[in-house]
Amino acid sequence: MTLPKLTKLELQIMEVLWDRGATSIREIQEAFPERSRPAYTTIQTTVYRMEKKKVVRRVKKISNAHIFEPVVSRHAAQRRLIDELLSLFGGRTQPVMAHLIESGKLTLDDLREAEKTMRSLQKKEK
Amino acid sequence: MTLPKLTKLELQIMEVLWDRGATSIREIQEAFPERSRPAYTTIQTTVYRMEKKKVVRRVKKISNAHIFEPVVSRHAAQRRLIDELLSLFGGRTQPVMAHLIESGKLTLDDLREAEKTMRSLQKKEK
DNA sequence: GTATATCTACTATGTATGTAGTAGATATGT
DNA sequence: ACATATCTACTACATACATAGTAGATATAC
Repeated sequence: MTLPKLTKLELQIMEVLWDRGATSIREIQEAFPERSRPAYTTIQTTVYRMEKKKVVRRVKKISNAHIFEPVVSRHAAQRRLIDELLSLFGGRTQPVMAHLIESGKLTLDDLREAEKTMRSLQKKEK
Repeated sequence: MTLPKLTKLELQIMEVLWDRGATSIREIQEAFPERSRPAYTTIQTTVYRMEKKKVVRRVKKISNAHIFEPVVSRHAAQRRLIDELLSLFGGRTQPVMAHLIESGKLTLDDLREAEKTMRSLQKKEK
């Protein structure tokens, strides 16, 4: 697989890595809100698994701690999420749009913005 | 939880139930494309688990076979998927839209349609 | 250089899921 | 009624994941 599936926790860890670049386990752990902060070794175990999946890698060592960085870009990972969702909807965007609207999160401005994006993209593709 | 999370296989089973209404295990199983059709007992086990989660229920018995029907609507389940996705994007629709466009699945017509839907919805909400 | 803190590497455990087999109950065909 | 087909209920097992503890290595403070 080009891009292995990422779980919720793995995505949260990736967010920290994407935001800060090369990071230690400790820093990742402390980036979690105190209320819902997993144990140090929980993060450690998960990062190790992500390493095996090749979505992160060790880049160096500072003192006795390994420093990790993302191998997969945020863009690629998000794209994967969207493709996953679309496949659940049979590849049809229409129902997705309908639900987005219904959720109240999608505004008219978002639509205008989307239209603009689409037009500029179409030009490039010519 | 109001609506438990549904896995890929569970969603595929729900699709059959949503399309056909009350259905037997056998019928669900045979609705899967031959190429990727799980064993009868695989479907059975999964439906039993869905029963425990209360997303399906037994409605009657035909001959010696139980007949199941969905408890959760397609609409509610799809809405759940969207909410789940949005939460992964921090509730922001903009990046979702960007990826939809990039995927090439979202057309200008979809956007126009979305706009229309949104307008009629806004009127109703007044 | 010894105590203390931190980190790594490994192990363990519980739950969810996909997978499917088996024994016994139930129906059907003739 | 008897053979055959089908279904149920139960059991089993591997994998993935979230969770975290422990022993021993490595650094830091003084």
